Amino acid sequence: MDMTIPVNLDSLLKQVTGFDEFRAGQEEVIRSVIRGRDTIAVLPTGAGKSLCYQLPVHALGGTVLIVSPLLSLMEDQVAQLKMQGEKRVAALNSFLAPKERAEVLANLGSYRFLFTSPEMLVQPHISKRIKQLRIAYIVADEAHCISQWGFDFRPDYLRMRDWLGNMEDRPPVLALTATASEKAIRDIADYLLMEQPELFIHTPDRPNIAMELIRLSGREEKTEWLLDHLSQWKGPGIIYVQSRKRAEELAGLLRSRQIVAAAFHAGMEGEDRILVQQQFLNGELEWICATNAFGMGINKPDIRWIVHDHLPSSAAQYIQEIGRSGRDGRQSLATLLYSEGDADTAAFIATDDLPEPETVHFIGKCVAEGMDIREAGERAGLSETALRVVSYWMDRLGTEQAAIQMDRLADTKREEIFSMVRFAEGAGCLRSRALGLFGYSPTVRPALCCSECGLDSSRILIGRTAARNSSGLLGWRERINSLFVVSGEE
DNA sequence: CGCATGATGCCTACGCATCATGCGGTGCAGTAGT
Repeated sequence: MDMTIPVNLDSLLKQVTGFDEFRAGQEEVIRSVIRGRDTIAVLPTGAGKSLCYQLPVHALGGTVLIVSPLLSLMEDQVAQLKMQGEKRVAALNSFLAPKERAEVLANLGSYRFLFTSPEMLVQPHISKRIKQLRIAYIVADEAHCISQWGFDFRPDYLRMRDWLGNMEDRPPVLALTATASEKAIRDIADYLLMEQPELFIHTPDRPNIAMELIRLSGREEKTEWLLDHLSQWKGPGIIYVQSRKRAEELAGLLRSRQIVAAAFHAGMEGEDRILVQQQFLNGELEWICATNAFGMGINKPDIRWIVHDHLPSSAAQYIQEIGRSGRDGRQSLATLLYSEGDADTAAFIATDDLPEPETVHFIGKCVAEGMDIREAGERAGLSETALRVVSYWMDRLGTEQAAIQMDRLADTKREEIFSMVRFAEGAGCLRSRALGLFGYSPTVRPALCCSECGLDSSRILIGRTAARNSSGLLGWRERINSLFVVSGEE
């Protein structure tokens, strides 16, 4: 296509996808990318984010490099593109057998879409090969991961900054996410080395999600509340919990009440995770009891209810999780079960794996004496993750500053949790205060707003009795499903 | 840190109090060993 002629996006859209019209928010993002601008697009999941990175390359030529946080997400997107008839697509990651990987590397230049992880990307031998490509633009998919994971969990997200900085002719970068917190936007622009990015940010307000805060005394009362309310009212929904064990416990209790539920957490086998996710998407599973491992890339339009059994570790996390309900625009509910002391557990888990400043000094000393950093990390009793994080900050800032940085990161985490405590313990409209944590205000005041505004959630929820037959028992289909879910086999 | 669970002490049977121990999220990559 001749680049001097303004691109006719409508005909391009028709030609590539067969669609006649863009969905709201897509076209402006696509135009910005084609103009060569660094672009940050905050669009709700389900708004068609993938088209935003898929279309411009057809006008520009070359390869799109898509950096994605999860292997499962890459696989999904590769499959989706292939289904659309795109042959020039590949994912470069550890999921590949050595043979397949060699093949992808040998044919790098032939792909129109190349997916990879930040960890793979920054490896020198891979990086060298990728930088030889004619890259039309780089996409950071689920870009809030930079902010959410980069600092203390997956530092290779932050290494992308230097990776981009070392490029001779850096292509434009497109960041896609559904999280609009100021910190996330700032981190994205900073670590993706963006120059005066075009921002397309949609409000995180979701008027069709009513909000509810229930104050309870502790774990036991929460369990009672859940069993009581979930036997009365229907999902489908997600219960977010603090630990893997709690996820299993609640799923078991619900199943014992003939409610079709399953756990989901990172301790499960990959196959089981896929099965549970698939059953939930297919409507064969009413409740998922999950740690924060569940959600990214899940696009189920009819999730009606999100319950938090624990205190989310940040406002961004909370908004993201409740935002998974009601994508179809229909009335949904988000319930936060809060008890005093939740914050202590949350703070412990969030900061537990971060090394103490003294540990950083110890490692610095060992390394200065010629010890291998892995050995030093082991002696200090650090987890692999913690060592990776420390080593990133030591490389970047030196031992002294890295030690200070550990304290700073822990403080940031505690502050984020404390903002959630203020949210849970404060008074006044929940919607206004939740959005306020992001610097937004409600767009409208919905009739069914929140428990502080007099919400009666029984006006939203659908009674379970409707799903029962005349004898008051569950239908045969639900009973059979509940048996299969327990065994986890198909 | 805070909670749940298990072990111990009591003193001779039972159940309660006290103490000790364990446990607690998110994923990539690459390697070892089945």
